[in-house]
Amino acid sequence: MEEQILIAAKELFLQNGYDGVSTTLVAKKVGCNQALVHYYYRTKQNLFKIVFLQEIKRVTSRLNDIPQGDISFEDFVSRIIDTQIEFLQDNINIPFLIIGELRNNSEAIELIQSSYVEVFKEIRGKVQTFLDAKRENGELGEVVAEQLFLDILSLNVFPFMTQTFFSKIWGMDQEEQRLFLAKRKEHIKKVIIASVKA
Amino acid sequence: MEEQILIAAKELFLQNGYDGVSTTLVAKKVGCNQALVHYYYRTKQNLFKIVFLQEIKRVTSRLNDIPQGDISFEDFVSRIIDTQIEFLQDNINIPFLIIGELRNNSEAIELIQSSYVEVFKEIRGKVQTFLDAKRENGELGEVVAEQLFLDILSLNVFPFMTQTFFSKIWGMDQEEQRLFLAKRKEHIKKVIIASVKA
DNA sequence: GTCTATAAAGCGATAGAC
DNA sequence: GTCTATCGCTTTATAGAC
Repeated sequence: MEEQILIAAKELFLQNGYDGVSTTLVAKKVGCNQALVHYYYRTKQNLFKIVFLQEIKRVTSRLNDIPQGDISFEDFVSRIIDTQIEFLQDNINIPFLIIGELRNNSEAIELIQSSYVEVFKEIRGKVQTFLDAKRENGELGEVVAEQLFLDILSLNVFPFMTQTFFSKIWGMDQEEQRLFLAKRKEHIKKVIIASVKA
Repeated sequence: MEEQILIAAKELFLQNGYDGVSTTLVAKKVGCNQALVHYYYRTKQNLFKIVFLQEIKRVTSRLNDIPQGDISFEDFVSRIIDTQIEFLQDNINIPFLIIGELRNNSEAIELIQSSYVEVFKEIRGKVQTFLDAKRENGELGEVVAEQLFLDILSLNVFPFMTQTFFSKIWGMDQEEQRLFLAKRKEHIKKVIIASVKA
């Protein structure tokens, strides 16, 4: 039960955000009574916190999957984008969950910071190391790691979050949408690679 | 009063989303009683709908501000980005409002579609016309209007929504953050312009 | 047009039976 | 460990006084 509650809560919070979920709803989804949710997780806030941190962990560990060693910049970028897109396809609701909390839940930011600053520093460090090496042997000019990281993340995440909207607005059917996103992945790689050569 | 209620509601919905605001809270902010909110706007849903559509209108009319005529691609991109960034600086909460509803409020999408499809078609049309002209006189190769539009929007909006987070994670103070965003604007222009030359 | 009062429902959380 | 029952509070919405 304890775990089933967590699973149900995860699904509901991902779909509807903190304010959009009640402990009653969680209980209903599990098929138990509402008191049990509080028995295992004490408060709604606490339950959310657990779900939130677990999801953040999944995100950071994936983001931290930065290729290393002596590969071309093209491969470097390509692999990062592939990894992120694959993750997004399976977890489209995670960005909504995180960004939804970034709006007005400053505690959430503190929470991520206290638990995952090191991972983010590690990520930046890996990117920086790679760029430095490429710069030293003259393959690359000056590239700011943070800007590159944000470019990739923006181009990957934002279109995923808005895909339902734009495909509707632009009148794409399911198949056209699939094709557009497939093309988009290659497009993003092209954009990023071109940007560092300028 | 009628208008004061709308103003308060706007502020609150922008800050906290639909689920995070009660009509009681709106009344409290205005300084009237809760019944008055319902007297003027009948239901919370209806009040939200009005706020939402007004904000969407502001967004679309700004997005539709696409430079036309015989200017360089560099100027074209530069002006669009300047316009969007300026808007974002004054309205950082709007993307949260919209994207928050894209998550699970399919009615919101229908609403935008039914009222603003034409504007979005117009936007795409303007971009397309510009690209076609540039292509005909050989200044530009093949550029897909939707991809370009999404690139610009992604690179502009996503970093704004996550700026609090990343500046905290990367340990930037207020001044460093300001500088980073200023540099970022020029960076985005560079990225977009480089991408079409590749 | 603005108020008080209140209905009906839902919420988070706890106590206590089994 | 799981349940019922219940407290105290908030929510949306309406009725009716002024």
